[in-house]
Amino acid sequence: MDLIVGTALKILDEEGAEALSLRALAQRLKSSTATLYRHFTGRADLMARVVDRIIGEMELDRAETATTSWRQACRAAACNMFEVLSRHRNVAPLLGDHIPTGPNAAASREHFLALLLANGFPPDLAARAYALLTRYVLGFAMQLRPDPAATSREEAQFAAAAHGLDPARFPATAAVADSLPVPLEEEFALGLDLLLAGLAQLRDRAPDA
Amino acid sequence: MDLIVGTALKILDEEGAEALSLRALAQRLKSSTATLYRHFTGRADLMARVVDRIIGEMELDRAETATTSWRQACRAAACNMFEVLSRHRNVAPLLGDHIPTGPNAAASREHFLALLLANGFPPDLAARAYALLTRYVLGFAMQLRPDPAATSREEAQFAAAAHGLDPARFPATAAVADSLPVPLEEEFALGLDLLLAGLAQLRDRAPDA
DNA sequence: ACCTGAACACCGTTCAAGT
DNA sequence: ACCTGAACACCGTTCAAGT
Repeated sequence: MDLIVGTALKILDEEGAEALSLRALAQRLKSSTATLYRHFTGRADLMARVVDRIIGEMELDRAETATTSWRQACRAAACNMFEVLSRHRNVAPLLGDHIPTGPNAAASREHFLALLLANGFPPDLAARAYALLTRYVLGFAMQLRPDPAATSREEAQFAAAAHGLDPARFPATAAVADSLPVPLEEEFALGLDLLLAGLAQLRDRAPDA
Repeated sequence: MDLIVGTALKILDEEGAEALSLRALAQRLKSSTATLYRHFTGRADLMARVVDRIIGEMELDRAETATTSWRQACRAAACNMFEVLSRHRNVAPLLGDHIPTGPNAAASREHFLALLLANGFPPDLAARAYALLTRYVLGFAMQLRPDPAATSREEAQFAAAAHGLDPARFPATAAVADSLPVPLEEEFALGLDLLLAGLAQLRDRAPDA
């Protein structure tokens, strides 16, 4: 039932990953845990459906795909993936549990691969570029902390600790303390641009055209 | 106690993340759960110490650091990080829970930053390069499945599913089905090389020298 | 002073019993 | 046929009671 998946996602977003127990879910639905098992084989099955639901939130058909370069389209798609995962940061870690196999995952993959193939990537390089970019996005998204407020607090603590280090024992860290810690969202964009530039060169060197 | 952390790591490696309960740990140590709380404030504290333990396994002082280019040294360091996390793949996800603050984490960071600073990276770019590379490695390592055997099975199923897709509905996926799924370990190396090439260019364009 | 059995408030999952 | 309370075998954490 879509209502169950939606309610599970709401609990995940509003109260965090540890708040989503089958008991809490049943309670919100005014049902019982045993009844939930009539719709899903177990917790893992439910989680896989939540994952496909948020993959469905990713926008594939931005106008840019047709009107801009493949690089800008890839960049936009990757950033959009990252944004959706940021909105559901408690769900992102679940993406790593299994290769997504739901209908939305299949549609997303098809769209991305079609974009690459239409822009001169040979099949093998298209598959590798797709895998690299999606794994890059997911890897960064998984490192987003659940709670933005707690993140700021931890970053502030870390920055203070970096400045308080003994410069004799940690000269290099002390020298760059003003730049630590580097915000994850910024870093994501930098690495993405470097990867896209590298993939562009690989494509230009490839046999096809 | 180091013995407790070592035993926890052994359970993690041998039996998986879900097998590590404080009860199981106490049993292996022939103690009780309540006694464990005399050494750690709680589960989170224990996990943070396990994390710093495996950071300590990473080799920082390979001979290459002195004799080869910074790019090869960075590449070796990143690959070594990835290898250590692969050996302890049930621990890798824990690295994302908090910014590592243990002594081994501090030593590793210092070493990496010193390498970059010694090779002409301005402080701000050194911090960003360090953050990017460590996040890249951890992001990929977090996507390693716990059980290699289960991974192979899932990959085989996925490959079969990709070949069985309707080519009319999924033409692009069908066209690259022979190349799916791309092994994560291979993909890691490709992306790493692209990032290092990009960072080299950024450094050469930077004001310092 | 140090340790621990037992309790507390949870979990995912199952099933006999009710409607 | 469909649903569910209650049970089962677990968790992390705490604390009174023992040595």
